[in-house]
Amino acid sequence: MNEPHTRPDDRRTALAEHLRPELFRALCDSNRLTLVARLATASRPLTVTEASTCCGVHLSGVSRHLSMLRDAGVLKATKQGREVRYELDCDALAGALRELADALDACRAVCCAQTEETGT
Amino acid sequence: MNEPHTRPDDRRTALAEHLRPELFRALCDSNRLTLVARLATASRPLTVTEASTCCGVHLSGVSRHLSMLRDAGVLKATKQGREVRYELDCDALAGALRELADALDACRAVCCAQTEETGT
DNA sequence: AAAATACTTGCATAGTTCCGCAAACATGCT
DNA sequence: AGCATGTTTGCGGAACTATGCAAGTATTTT
Repeated sequence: MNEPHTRPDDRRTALAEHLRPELFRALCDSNRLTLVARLATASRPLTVTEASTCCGVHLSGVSRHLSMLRDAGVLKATKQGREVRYELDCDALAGALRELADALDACRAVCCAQTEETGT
Repeated sequence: MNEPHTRPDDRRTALAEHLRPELFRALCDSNRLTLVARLATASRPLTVTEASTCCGVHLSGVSRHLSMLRDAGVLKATKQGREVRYELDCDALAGALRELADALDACRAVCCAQTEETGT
């Protein structure tokens, strides 16, 4: 059931795959979080102009925020004519968060199973 | 089974409680993530000096990084004599991540259940 | 008490981020 | 083609962040 042969370095590498800085970078700004919350509770994809009404930031700034969130995999964008509709990529985001939580728990499980680690 | 009476604003407020900027702020720096990975794979709490060996940052910077992660609820600190031992607060971090994932899914579930939302 | 050890904090600096504005770009309409 | 609409991008400035160094605090050792 457990895998006592994984070394600390291996586990750290496995965890590091889930600790993507650009995901947290995208989510570390409160205006971007407001946009995420807005899109999460919208019943359909929103245009940049629509999304921009939820935070007191100039449209150009909102455009930058949204594309940053898209690049981080948080949002999906679809171009329809001259509009761009953004929606939350719920599977990707919730999935990434759960995978990270699982990876953290897995580290603990292994750490508790084995006795000690020699210093780095 | 479902709760069709929750309004978008309410759901957004509920989600916003889990979208804590300071958590993501703490996790958005790659050196801090390296420290988190190091602590996650350690079999016991590490001192500031021990932790500082995993990233090429001056001890004083590591001290600041660790206390920032502690303030965000990612790490737990215990003072033992003149040493401070930091360990990952796995329950808190993994729990926060899963709660956020659940809150995101809950938004989607409600959004899909009801037909449309009037513009903000 | 003095010295050593572990950590924290003040300060200056270099780099980064966020922002609004204006211009550019892309698409649709007449 | 010309104009309107929606979005993106270049630019400069203000604010913020990470960092190393040096000085400071707290605790243990001698």
